[in-house]
Amino acid sequence: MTIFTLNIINIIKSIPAGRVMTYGKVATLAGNPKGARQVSWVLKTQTAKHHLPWHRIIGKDGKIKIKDYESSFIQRSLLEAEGIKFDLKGKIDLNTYEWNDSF
DNA sequence: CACATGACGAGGG
DNA sequence: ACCCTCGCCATGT
Repeated sequence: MTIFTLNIINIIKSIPAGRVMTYGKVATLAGNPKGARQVSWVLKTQTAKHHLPWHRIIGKDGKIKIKDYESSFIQRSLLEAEGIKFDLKGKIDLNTYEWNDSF
């Protein structure tokens, strides 16, 4: 576990309900603007152990990035349950929901 | 050390 | 807006 990875975990934990953050944003705040892929790795392998709000991480384009149909459906459901709206393209407005006030 | 993995992202056609 | 290529990073084998 590197400091970078630990930062990613803590940042994800800091995102409040009803707000989201992109992979790249998390990576940047964690110390490496180019480490977006590591964020996806953390979500995939560390969620269970650290109780991470995994559903609050989305792509830079405002869309859900999970390939697995079931999982992506669950993510959308969880976000909608927190009050987030999706447009007909399955995209959400980052200017409205992205969390920036941390760190 | 070489190679594969993953829920990325920017750039170009 | 969609598709493909390439660069990037920590891990696992």
